[in-house]
Amino acid sequence: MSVNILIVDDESDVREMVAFTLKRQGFRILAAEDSKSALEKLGEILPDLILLDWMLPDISGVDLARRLKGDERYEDIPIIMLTARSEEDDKIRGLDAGADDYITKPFSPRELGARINAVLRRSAPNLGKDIINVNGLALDQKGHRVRTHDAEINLGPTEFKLLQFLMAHPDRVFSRTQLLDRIWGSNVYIEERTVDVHIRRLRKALEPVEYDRMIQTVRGAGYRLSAEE
Amino acid sequence: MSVNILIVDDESDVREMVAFTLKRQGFRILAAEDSKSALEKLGEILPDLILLDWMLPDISGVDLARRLKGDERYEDIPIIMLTARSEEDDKIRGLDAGADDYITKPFSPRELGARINAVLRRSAPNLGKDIINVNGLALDQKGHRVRTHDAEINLGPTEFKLLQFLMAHPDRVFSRTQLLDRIWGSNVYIEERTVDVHIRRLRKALEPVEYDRMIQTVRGAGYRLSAEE
DNA sequence: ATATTTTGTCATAATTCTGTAACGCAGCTG
DNA sequence: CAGCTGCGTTACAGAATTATGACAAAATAT
Repeated sequence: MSVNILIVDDESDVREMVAFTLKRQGFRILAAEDSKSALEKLGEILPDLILLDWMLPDISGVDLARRLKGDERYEDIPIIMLTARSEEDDKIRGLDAGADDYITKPFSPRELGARINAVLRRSAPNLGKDIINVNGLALDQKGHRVRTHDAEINLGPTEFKLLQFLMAHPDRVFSRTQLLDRIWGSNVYIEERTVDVHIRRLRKALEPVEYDRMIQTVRGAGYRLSAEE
Repeated sequence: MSVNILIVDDESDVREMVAFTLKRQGFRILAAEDSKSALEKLGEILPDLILLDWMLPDISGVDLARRLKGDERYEDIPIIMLTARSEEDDKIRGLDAGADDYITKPFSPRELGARINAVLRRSAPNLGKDIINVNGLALDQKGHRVRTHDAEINLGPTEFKLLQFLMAHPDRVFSRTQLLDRIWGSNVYIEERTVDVHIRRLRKALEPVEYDRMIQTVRGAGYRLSAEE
């Protein structure tokens, strides 16, 4: 599965360098030059991770981070702060604002890649696995199969992709828009409520084995697959 | 029966040594001296495994690995990295890039063989065997015969290769494109729907012995041979 | 050279899947 | 409690995808 990363930095040099480096490592890159356009981008596409410059022309990176972490729709997206200075104090404030990690400029491509992978491993532990297992429900990505220990579950293409996505990111809430972007594709125009219907179909398929309770509705925010009961 | 291995290394000594060793162990060897020619080779033939040197003159082995693992066409080919140093850090980066295993130079022929077999066992458990047996259906790769315990099944050449491939990779879904690439050859232009027809012919041939149910359709994804019922 | 198989494509039938709309209930707000 | 918004459900017709049988060309065998 391709990993989307949003880089927010006002210096185009930095943006380009990072984009070049990360593209070569197989990531898909989105870029924004300030907080305002970052928020716009977030409205369209949901990235898997955000690289956020400490200093930005409009809203500071720290404030943006705090704001994102306070928004139910974005709170689960990991953030790595980019900072020019390496003061202890900054680090603390950054992590305080909700950043998951931080890295001081200048940094090497290798270090950046390593940090990103480390953070991703924490936030989407199932992304690369062949078989995702959440609480007894096993999804075989290569075999395109879903089963519990004693029953096989039949899903249509969309329901499979939906469950696959949710299981790859357990315990995270996704809005209908985000699900449409990530599962249907970003340039498709489809009614938001259609997601409800597919959620319904997925739940129905999981009902016989009582796993439908894992698919939870978060009113006003979207849906989530819960790892525990 | 014959397992193809691609060795990518810029030192001809290493290439020759590895080729010699592995040929004697019954593998068929392809060689490339840099990433560019490796990609060219991959355009012609899809090997069953790739041995990749860490350091290459053009694109580094790590980057090539990442690139291959990001390409749907090659992502399933297991990669073993060859590295001169044995630093822990390298190992991590290698596995991070998608390598399935790694081995440090210099290595013994025996160790190389063992690693290759271990990796192949995971990705294609039946590949090397003379007779593949899945759930009572036996396919003799050398004798080009297929039989159940009490009946022999007659297949045309294409159906045989199709069944052979599917039985070598049980419980995995393959898209029509993948099947065309790996059974018909990489640079043949054939209608995708043609695969359906051959699947149909294969099923028909397996019907009398009730083994047609093993060949399953996965809507929107491709076909799969299921090991269990 | 002739008979027999095998192959790739089509056209058509048979299935399965999808996105919407519509209706009703649940939860929150004031 | 009334009103509003969000969500769950169902039904359905149109789309997509797959199954199947027929056929002519190509390849093999006799």
